[in-house]
Amino acid sequence: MFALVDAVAFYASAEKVFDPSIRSRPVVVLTNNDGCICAVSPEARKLDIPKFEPYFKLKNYLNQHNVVVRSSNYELYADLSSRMMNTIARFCDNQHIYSIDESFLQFTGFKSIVNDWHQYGQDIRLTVWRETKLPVGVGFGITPTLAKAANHAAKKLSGFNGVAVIDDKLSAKAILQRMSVTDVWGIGSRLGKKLNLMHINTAWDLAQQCPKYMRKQFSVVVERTIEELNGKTCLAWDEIKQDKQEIFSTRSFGERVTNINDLKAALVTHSSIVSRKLRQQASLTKRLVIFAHSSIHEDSFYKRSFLYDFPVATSDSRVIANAVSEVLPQIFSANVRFYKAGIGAIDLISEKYIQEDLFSPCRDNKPLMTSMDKINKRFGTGTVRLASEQQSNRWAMKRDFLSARYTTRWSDIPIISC
DNA sequence: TCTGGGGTCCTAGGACCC
DNA sequence: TCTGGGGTCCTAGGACCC
Repeated sequence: MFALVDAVAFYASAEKVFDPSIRSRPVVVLTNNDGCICAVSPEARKLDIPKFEPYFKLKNYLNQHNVVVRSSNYELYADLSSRMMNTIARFCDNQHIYSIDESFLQFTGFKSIVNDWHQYGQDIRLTVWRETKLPVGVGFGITPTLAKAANHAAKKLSGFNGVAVIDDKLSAKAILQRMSVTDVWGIGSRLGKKLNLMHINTAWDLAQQCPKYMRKQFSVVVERTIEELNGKTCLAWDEIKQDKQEIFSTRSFGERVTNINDLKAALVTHSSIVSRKLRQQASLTKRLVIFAHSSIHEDSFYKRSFLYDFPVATSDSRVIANAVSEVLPQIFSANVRFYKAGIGAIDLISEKYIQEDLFSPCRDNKPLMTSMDKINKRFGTGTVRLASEQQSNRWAMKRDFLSARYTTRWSDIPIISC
């Protein structure tokens, strides 16, 4: 049995934790640079506020309806997320944190202990609420995709009260028939349109299709989804937990960048983020993509992207930063208002299988990088960093509606007065 | 008279998720 | 005044090789 536990409109709910005055009000949270709306509280959803629309287009509407608007407060969300995940972890010995607000649980050997999954789900919900003041939904299913579907039902369909269970064909049918095909994990709006043309409208319709045929028509992803909806596990646990095949760090700038040093500072910062993520999953990269571009909404769209191959695969921040510096002059162009830049590590291998180069000297930098990671983990990201990552506020993101870092800054700790 | 394979790598773009 | 997120994986199609 699998379970998926995730928060209701996580960012919006996180904003409410330390600000009870907005708990019953509609709240939306914006992406980086206050660009788009990325989280919509249930009260705001009732006002038909769509996700991922540009903020400036809805500004008036939000004002009219007295909606609370917040910038993304990642420091707060990351901390609340780890508290929430710790609480959830007590309910299962096998947890996989899938995203900032979602975790999969796999239950093996629980049958003798848990005889009522509905009750167990309610226990999880109540405990998480009591300890973190975050509302979560819990879906149980015999495959990860069915757990996802149950989770959708728990939160969006009437009559479930936050917990849904799919443990046989009957319960699967009851829920899948009430779900649109695009509510299925892995089926988005584009595929949805094509499927509708084939008269596949509900999740249950999709489950009735021949997996092999659908693979030919669409892709292996659709095939696996159909198998999963029928109770056949394709996304094995170790596959869900699998290492990433590529790792990116990209960001659009708070203000357009026109200076080569600002662009460099940004790209080197991205290289540090990517290197750290590589080390976290014990991977090395053989190849890097480095890119920067102007706004796609501008008439003369400028984009440069370069591949960089390393003779020996690496996860060393300095080696990756050097690659960035080397390519930078080819990417930069005067008179371009850069809007976004980033790097990606592609072609990853495990640290275990490093292939060394016969002709280049091998330096073991691991101890240095390990110490750096440890220091930054203990004293905060950026405590030790590369000199070329100089703090340049010019490209930092815009966050006009930022709430306090209630749990990660001494100065922001909430004060309760009687 | 007319015809013509199979593999690998690269890139851009599509599609999905939150 | 002007404004439009970030991350990952998959696939089609082109270029090239023998």
